[in-house]
Amino acid sequence: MDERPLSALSLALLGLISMAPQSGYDLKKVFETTPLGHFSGSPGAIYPALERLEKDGLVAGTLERTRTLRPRKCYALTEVGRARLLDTILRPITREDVVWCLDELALRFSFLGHLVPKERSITFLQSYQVHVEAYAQELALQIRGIPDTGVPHGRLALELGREHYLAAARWARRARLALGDDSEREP
Amino acid sequence: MDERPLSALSLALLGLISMAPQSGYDLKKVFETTPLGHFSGSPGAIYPALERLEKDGLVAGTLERTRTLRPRKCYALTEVGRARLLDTILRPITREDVVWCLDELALRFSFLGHLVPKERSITFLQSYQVHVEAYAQELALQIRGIPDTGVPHGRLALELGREHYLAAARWARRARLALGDDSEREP
DNA sequence: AATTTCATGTAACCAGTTACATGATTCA
DNA sequence: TGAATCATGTAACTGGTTACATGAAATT
Repeated sequence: MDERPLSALSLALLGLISMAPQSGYDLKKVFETTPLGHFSGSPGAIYPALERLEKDGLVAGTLERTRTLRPRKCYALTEVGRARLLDTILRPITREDVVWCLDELALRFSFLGHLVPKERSITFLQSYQVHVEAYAQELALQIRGIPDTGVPHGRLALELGREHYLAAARWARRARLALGDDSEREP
Repeated sequence: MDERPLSALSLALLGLISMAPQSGYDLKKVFETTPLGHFSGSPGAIYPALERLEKDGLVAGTLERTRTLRPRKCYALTEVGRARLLDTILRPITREDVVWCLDELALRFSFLGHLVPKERSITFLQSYQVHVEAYAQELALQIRGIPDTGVPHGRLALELGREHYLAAARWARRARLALGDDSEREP
């Protein structure tokens, strides 16, 4: 019902659940042992987030081991949840995504694989590459505009940002090839 | 008095004020027009943050244009503030910094220039490079450990992360050279 | 005269954080 | 027997978010 946007953590939870139904504890372990933990995995974040997802109908929890004191609650994706997940992941990439939530784009990509056919992943990467290159260009202009005082640190920091985006663009090209994209190898 | 750690926003504010005393509005404009805005700059964040900094004695605000309805409050760094800023920026780089707050490290670097002599910036970059390379190596091991299912997206996402850190390492080497570091050009 | 800019802030909200609590089960 | 692990959660707090409000001064 509620159309509040998914936080990065909620998106990660939803994506993981879409791969296999699991409990909060299972999810917590994933966050603790993989770089997905970048989107944080304290119990005080995960359990409330799961409750929100359930309240919004994106996820359905079924109790196992009832009648014990510590039953396990296994969450599975609902149809609404799957639709919402796809919608969030496949939503057109914007400049804002690239500037503010680059890592969320990586998160979105990593769940694409088992949700949509390969061609769709490739178009995602194409769009990703275009936007990332465009922003690198923006940064290049900003860098050029900095006057040359004796202290280069500010400019250097900006250059680090630019390198970051350039690396992302190179990665996107390679990832496209890895997925079998054979359109124009030298764009 | 209070030794709560500085948030990224507070650090950015403190750093900017260390470059020149300025008002909340001035600071807001900087966030709006430069990539520093990455650390967010809504008035609802800046003004309370400035109040906290003042309450903690890191910054001192002096009212200008009193007797008008909208006086301007110009913040300057105190001695305590300068000490705290240096302490925060020069604190040894840890693996946690690299994993969780890589962009804060860039922020710290960008303020180094006008606070410490060049040699200190170079040792900062050396440490940065070492830690960043180490984590890239960690990621490489994780990547190697992923079994080859038919869906390469997860592995590719990890590789993006690794590329990110490798780019940071390359940048650090170049930045060192730009600052005149002539120790071992091929580490 | 109307709009933009200067300049500061508040209020309601939200999603995180740390730290703690509970207690069964499995393993050394 | 004692420790680690399974498994779920709560409570107090924090630092952000958006959106709104105010009103003078400068610009068009």
